[in-house]
Amino acid sequence: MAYWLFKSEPETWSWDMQVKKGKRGQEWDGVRNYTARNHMREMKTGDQGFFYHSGGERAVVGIVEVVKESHPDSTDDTGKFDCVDIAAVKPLPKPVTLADVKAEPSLAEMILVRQSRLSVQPVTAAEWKLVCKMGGL
DNA sequence: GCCAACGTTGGC
DNA sequence: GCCAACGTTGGC
Repeated sequence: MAYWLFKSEPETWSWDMQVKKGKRGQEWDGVRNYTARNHMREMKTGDQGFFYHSGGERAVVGIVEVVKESHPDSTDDTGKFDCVDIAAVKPLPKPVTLADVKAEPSLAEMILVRQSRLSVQPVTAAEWKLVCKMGGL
């Protein structure tokens, strides 16, 4: 099983909105970046991901799960972009902020830190475990 | 609100 | 196919 990180501006699509979609989930649509798209193409049903709020909040706030593998993005009329469906699993008892991640030396290689603009990114098993622990899971 | 990073577009 | 111009994202 692989781990990922999904980033969103809460004003556009927030964790609360994701939770309201329930177990059937929602298309992670609107991504118009090839690297992010390629990551989504690699995802398998059951893969886990972090849900990160960018903008003012800058924190990992919850855990999501891939419920539908890569398919054409219904909001893209060029046919170039695909997306997966994800569903909220559970919130982090204690959100892990970007500052927390940056303060942790063993998370210095996280793409979140090194390439802040990439909206869909892979997370290593070690990073996953540590961020979960920091978040109170 | 500013600016750096970086991805995309379009002219050549 | 290269590269300059431009637009967008996201941290500060």
